[in-house]
Amino acid sequence: MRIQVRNFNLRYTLECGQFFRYTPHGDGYIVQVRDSVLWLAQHKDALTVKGSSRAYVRRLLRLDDDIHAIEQALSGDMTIIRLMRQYPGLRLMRQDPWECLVSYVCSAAANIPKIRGNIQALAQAFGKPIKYNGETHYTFPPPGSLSCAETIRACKTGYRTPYVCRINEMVNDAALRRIGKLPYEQAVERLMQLPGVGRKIADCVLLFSLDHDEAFPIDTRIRGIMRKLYFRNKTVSDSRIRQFAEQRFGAYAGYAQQYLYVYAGQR
DNA sequence: ATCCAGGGGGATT
DNA sequence: AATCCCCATGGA
Repeated sequence: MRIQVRNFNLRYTLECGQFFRYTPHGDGYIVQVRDSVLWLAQHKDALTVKGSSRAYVRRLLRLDDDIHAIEQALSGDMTIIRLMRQYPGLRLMRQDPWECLVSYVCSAAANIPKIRGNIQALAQAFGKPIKYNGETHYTFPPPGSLSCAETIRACKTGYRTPYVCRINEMVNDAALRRIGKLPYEQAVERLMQLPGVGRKIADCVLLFSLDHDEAFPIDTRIRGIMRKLYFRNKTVSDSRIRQFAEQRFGAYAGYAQQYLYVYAGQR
C-alpha cells in the first residue's frame, strides 16, 4: 500500500530520538507499536506500507500536521527556521501513550541503546509473540500486565523497576487518554504524580503521544544547546529555559525542541 | 536549595 | 580489570 506524502522524511522522523522500536530492514524499517508490526519505506514522496492501514500510518506519523502552519508559528526564530530547512520532513510522531510512558520511565538517566534494550526485553518477557514475514516479534504488554518485579528487573531496568511496577497498577489506556485531554499544565501535574515521572518525562509523554505540542522536554542535550544559542553559555535554570521556550516558540515549542535535539546531537 | 544514590553501559586508565 | 563518567528522579 502506498501513501503520497509531502514535507515528510521517514528517516529523520524515526531516528531523531523520539521513538525506540524501529529497525532498519531492507530499504525501509520494521516499526513496532503496541500490538502492531509494520514495515515502512520511503522513496521520494511515496511511503510504502506493509502490515498496516493508511489511516493508522497517517495517525502514527502525523501526516496530516500542517507543516506550513508550524513553520509560520516558529518563523520568529531564524535558528529554528534554518533547522527546519536543514532537516526537512522531520515530524513528531503520535506514539501509543502507555508504551511511550513506560519507555520514557525507563529512559531516566539512560541512553537510547539501553532504552531500546529495555523495551525489547519487556516485550519479549511480557508481550505476545507475533509472526511478521516469518520473523517472531513481540507486542508491547498492555497496562496491568507488568506486575512481576523480578521479571521486569531482569530486563535491566534497574532502580526504575518499582516505578514501572507501580505505574502499571496506577494507570490504564483510558486514564492516559483523559490526562492527555487536560490543559497542558494540568496534564503535566497529573503525570508527575506517577512515580519515576518528573517534568522531563511528563513532557516527553505529552509531546510524543498525547498531542501536546507546547511541551518542551529539557534534558542535558537541550539544556546545553539552549544555553549556547540563547543564553550566551550562561548557567540558567530549567524553569528559565522553559519560560523562554514558551514565549519564543509558543504552541509548537515541542517541534522546536525536536529540531534543536537533532541539531545538538550531531556535533 | 544542594547533594547524592541508583543501574547499566561506554570510555578511559 | 579497575575506575570514571553520564543521566532523570526522588529523597535526604
